This record gives sequence, C-alpha cells and structure tokens, in this order.
Amino acid sequence: MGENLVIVESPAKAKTIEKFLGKGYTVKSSFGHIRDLKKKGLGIDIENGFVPQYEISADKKKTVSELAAAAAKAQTVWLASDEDREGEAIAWHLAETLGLMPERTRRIVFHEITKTAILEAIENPRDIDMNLVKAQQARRVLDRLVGFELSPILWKKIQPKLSAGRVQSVALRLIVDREREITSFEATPYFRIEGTFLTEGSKRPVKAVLDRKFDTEAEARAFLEQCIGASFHVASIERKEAHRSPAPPFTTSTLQQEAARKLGFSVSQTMSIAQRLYESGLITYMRTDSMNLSSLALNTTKEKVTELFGAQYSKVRNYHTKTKGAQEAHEAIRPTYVSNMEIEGTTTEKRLYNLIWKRTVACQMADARVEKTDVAIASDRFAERFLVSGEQILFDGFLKVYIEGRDDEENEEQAVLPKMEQGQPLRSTGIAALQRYTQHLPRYSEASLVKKLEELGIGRPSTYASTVSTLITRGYIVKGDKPGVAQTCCELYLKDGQIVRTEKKEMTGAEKKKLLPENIGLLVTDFLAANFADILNYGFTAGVEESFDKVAKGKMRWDKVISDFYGPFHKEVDESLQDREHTHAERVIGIDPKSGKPVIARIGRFGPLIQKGTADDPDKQFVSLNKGQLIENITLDEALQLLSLPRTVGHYKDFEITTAIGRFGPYVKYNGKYVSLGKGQDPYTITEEQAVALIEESLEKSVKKVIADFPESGIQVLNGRFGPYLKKGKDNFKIPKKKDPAALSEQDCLDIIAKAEKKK
DNA sequence: CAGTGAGCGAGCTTCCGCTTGACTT
Repeated sequence: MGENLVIVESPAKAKTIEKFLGKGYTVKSSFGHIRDLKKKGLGIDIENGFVPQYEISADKKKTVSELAAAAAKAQTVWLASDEDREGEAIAWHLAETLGLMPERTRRIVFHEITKTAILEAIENPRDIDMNLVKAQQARRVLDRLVGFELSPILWKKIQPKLSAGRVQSVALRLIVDREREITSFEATPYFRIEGTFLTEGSKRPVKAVLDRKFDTEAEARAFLEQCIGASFHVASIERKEAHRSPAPPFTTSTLQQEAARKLGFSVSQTMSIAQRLYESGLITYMRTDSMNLSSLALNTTKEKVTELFGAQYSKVRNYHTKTKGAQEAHEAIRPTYVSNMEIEGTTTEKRLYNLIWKRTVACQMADARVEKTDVAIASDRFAERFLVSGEQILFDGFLKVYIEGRDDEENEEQAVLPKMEQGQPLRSTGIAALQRYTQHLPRYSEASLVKKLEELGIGRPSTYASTVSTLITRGYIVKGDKPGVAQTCCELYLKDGQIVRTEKKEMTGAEKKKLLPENIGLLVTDFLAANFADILNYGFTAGVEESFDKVAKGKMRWDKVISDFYGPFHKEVDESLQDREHTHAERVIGIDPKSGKPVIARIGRFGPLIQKGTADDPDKQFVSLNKGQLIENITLDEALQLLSLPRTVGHYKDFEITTAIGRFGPYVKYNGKYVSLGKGQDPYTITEEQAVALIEESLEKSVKKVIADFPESGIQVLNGRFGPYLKKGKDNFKIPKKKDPAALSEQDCLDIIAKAEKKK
C-alpha cells in the first residue's frame, strides 16, 4: 500500500492514473456520487432552512467502506473528482463521509489524463471550493423539490406512478408543442419551375430553378406558355472562392446526433458502445460537454495528418465550447491514440470508433477551398431568371476524411457546370412546372431532442439518454414511424412547344423513428402548463442556472436561491391541490349515425378508449385506441372504424371467426384461440378465406411446436422464438447447448430444471 | 398473451446527476 490515496470518479480513469503515478500512490474510484438526499421522503428539512438530509446510497455502501479502509492506511488523501459542480460536491461528500482530516487531505483536478497534467495537478493542490459545493446542493435540492412535489399531484389528479421534473417535463413539452404545431400545419401547394438548358456544343444539360414560385396551376401554365418560343442566354456568371471548415470534435450531444444520422444508433446504444470503447482505453471519456483537445492530442494528430496526407493538409485548431451551462470538466471525445486507425472489437464498436477517429482527425485538417459559380439564365420574354450554382473543389482539405451529416434530408446537389460565358445563348430542352407542398417542421428524433435540450441548457451529458427513456417508460411518448400524407402532385411539362399535364399521387412527409406524444403525455403537459407555467417555461433552467452561478461565485447564499423559488412554487402546489377534482381528458367526437348515440374519446383505467353511449347507457360499448391515435384529434370516422371491431368474418369448421385489435396488434379469433394477422392484412377487410388460411397455418405450426410432452411431471419440450426450451407450468428453462432437445428423457428434463432452480 | 373501462381504500409510486455492473430474455 502506498502512502498516498487518490480518489477519482471512474474506475477506468483510476487504472490509467495509477500507471502514471507509479509507486507510493494507490488510485481508487468512488463510482460517481456516494451520497444523496434520503431515498425515502423529501429528504429536505424545509422549516429549518432547507437543510439536506444526506445518506450513503445503498449501492455505494461497499465502495465507501473500501475507500474508508484505504484512507485509514494512507498518509495523504487526494480528492481528484472532476472539476465541475458535481465533481466538487463528490469531493466534499467524500471528505465528510470518510471523516478526512484537512491537513491530510488535498483537492486536485486534472484537465486531461496525461502524465504531465497529473503530475502538475499534484504539484498544485487546493482546498475544496465550498461555494461550488453549495451551488450543487442548491441544484440538487431544487430538483428534488420540483420532482417530489409535482409528481404526487399528478398521481392524485391524473394517474399513479407518473412523474414530473425540471428536465423531463420541459423535454416532454418540446415534443408535445411540436406535434401540435404539425397538427395545425396546413400544407399549401406551390409550383416550382425547373428548366433544362444546353450550351452550344455541349452535351451536359444544365438544370436551373426559376427565382419565382407560383401559387396556382393557372399561373404556372401562363408562365410556361410565355416560354414557348422564347430564347435564353446566360445573364451573369459569378465565381467566388469559399472556404469550408471542419466540424468541431465530438461532445456527448454531437456524438449522439452524428451516430444517429450516420450509423442509425439510438442515443442509449451510442452511449453503451462508447462506454465499452472508453473502458478498453480506446477513447477519452464519453460524457462531456467540452470541445477541448489536450496538447498531446493536438500534436499526435498533427503528426498523423502530415504522415497520411502531407503538411499542407494539417491545421492545428483548438475549440472552445459555446453551449449554455457547459462545465468542461473533461476533454472532447477523441481516440486516445490517433495512431490507432483500426481497432479490435464488434462491428458496432469499430463503426463508432471510426466515426470518432475521422471527426477528430478532420478537425485538425485544413479548410477545404471551393470555387462556387452562380449562373443566372434570362430570356427575352420575362424578367424572372433561372438560377443554378455549381461547386468545384479546388483543395479538398478535411473533406478527404469526413463530412458532417445533416438533419434535413434535402440534398441540394451541386452540379458540375459546363463552360459558360456571359451573354452566351442557351437552348431550352424542356421546362417543367412541378407542384410541391410546403412541409411542416420535422418531429424530434432522440438525437435532435438532445440537441435542442443542449441548446436550452437543459440536462447534462450523463442524463440525455436517460431523459428520453424516462419519457418512454412513463408512457408519455413512443418512438415510432409516421406515414406520410398522400398528395396529388401535378406536373406541367413544356417540350417542343407543347405543354403536357400529368398527375401523380406522392407520399410526402413520412418520418421514421421519431418521438410521438401519447395521450397521457399531452394530458400531463397541459396540466403542468396550466398550473406550473414557470417550470414548463423553456428558459426555466437557464434562469436557475444563473442563480447557481452566483452561488458558485460566492455572490449569493444557496438557501436564498431555494427559498426565493420555493415560496411561490409551493403556493402553486397548494392551489392546484385545492380542488380535489380529477383531471379528465374527455372529448365528444360526434354522434354515431346508426344508433344516434354519442361517441366519446377519453382516458380510462387501462388507457385511452372510445366509448359509444353515455355512462348511464346499459348497452354502452368500449374499445381501446390504437397506438398513435390521439384523443385530441381522432376523427369520428376513425372512432367508428374502431367500434366496428370485433367483426365476424365467417366460420371455420363449427366455430365463428372474429377479428379485432388486441395488445399485440390485430388478430383473428376462433374457438377461444388467437392468431396474429400477417403483413398487409387488416382486421377490417380480411376475408373468410384469408382468415381460414391463417388459422390452418398456425395449427400446423402448433403441431411442430411440441417436441416432447411429459404430462405426469407437467413438463413440455417446446420450439419457441429463440429455439427449443423447457416449459414447466409458468416457468421456462434453457436447454444446455450440447443436448439434443428431441432426445431428452423425462429425467433429463427434471435434472435441467433442478439445476436451474438451484442456481436461483 | 389478445379484454378490461369500478372498487373496500393498504402502501407505493416520483426528481437530476455522478458512476458501473448485475440481472434475464
């Protein structure tokens, strides 16, 4: 045992640092926070100045006792948690919990994990910054107050187990607001004019777009008629050189966005792959808001760029984070060693590493130089001009390695233009008027929500992924696809003096893997917005962060921040509890034309439903809404269609076949047995023949399903989704790989089960 | 696992940020 104990937050960090420090130093990790507000109850003594009641977190008891033992043996304890608000608090909690004597305790911080940085830190210890600790305490207490006072209101007013909080409720509101914007959006049609032109002697057509759009078909047609027999020429050519710079190195948020765009990873997938890369020492820490690169990284990357592409491709750049509330305790996310171009690992690990490598190398490369050419084409008949721009790369620079992805899928291709001169005549080979529709803003994806949250300064790199999953587990939102809307797009095409009209249906605005609000999410947001408008305000976090900063600078007391907030807040809490009424989201959609009964959409015990007939109607009918259907905008037609289930489609042998939609999607049912519908089939239109075919197919499968049956012991050997398995009563058991499922005896099965249960 | 839509009213649910495993399927 060394006489020095260094405590850091992450065990992977501990390992590397121990190597750098060598003899005389033991490095251990605290695994993040070790203490928190009491788990049960509020954990804050409000009457006595909001005194926090801390306890050692259940899963940290072991860590704490190990650290205590190590601290007892050490001469000096070095608290080396991160250099930010949370890190400072961790250091203080460690000092308190381990009962460290000030004269034997030092607080140090590393800006990067390199030998020189660590040795320098050891040379320059300081004391724990109590102002920073108080600022963290204010943050923690405020979050607990908001979360633990708001959530119970939701349990009373809406339903149990719901939650609200400073971060999640605003994130939810972003999604809800966007969805409503989209619902109320009206797509307006317009016509865009595209002309194709040829220069004398060239075979390369130039496609140019008119600088004016038309609202109606008549206007578009009138314009095309003007073009008949018109002559065209190059009105102007403008060439200018432009520079393009590489994107900055990755932070958590940009890594999540780019991995989603380029690799299709979810934010949690990205984080767990990055975690593995970090633990294998391949990349720097993956939860960071810093764009800083260590001088070591700058140097080695410069060498690598020069080696691979030559000195003219190298440009050393250092980046500074601009995002609100950034704490910059770590470096940007980069390869630990740029010289590692390839790594060992799974495919996903390799792909993510590759992305990080390219982004890091590219950000240390020279700007690309391009020549942009803007051409305007005019005619003798009208003042409007056709515009086209071309781009030629003069020097590729960083583009050799990496181009950042974009969220808007519109890829305006940059045409390669033929040689043209001002005044040069052009021949038109066709002019089209294409009907298009204005598009609503895109729905949020996981990654674009994270981007927005970061812009608003809401949430931290360590919580982005869990914020999204909280909203999903609460049932506030789902991740899903939205089909596009079918729109008629007409096209007028002028060629050889004739205008030809064609019309086609086009699906526009389809979206995949987007965050869609559910009924309960809308209800909760409306309730919170009506009663706690300030907390749902997009600027709420930014506002309290300002106060936390004042606390951190010693310009304001932490408990003053809390009491200033809590006074008005708690009043709102009391007020909203005044009326004991339950909040209902209920909407009368219309009247069923057949029965004359009202059709109502509302939330019931098991989720949103359609009810036909009033509450006192003995024959009232119920049916659940499907995923994605919202109480606030479901139409009468859609509701009636739902009510048409279950539907009798015919008979199979002596049994009636009915169809309906259950928890697991649409199914056919006969004689108490269920079969899921296939792709392209729906319960409203499926025929008797199709249903019978489905039933027979599933009967065949169920015969194959049973490999062996031992009725005496109640054990079956079955073929399941994941291969053969054992079933006894309600429990399933794995069959050892080396055994042949078909050859298992009853005794073999009993042995397997006994073994598995013993393990438990 | 494929339908339920109220109820005696126990005891519980919940926040945000820092960190990793321990669990099965």
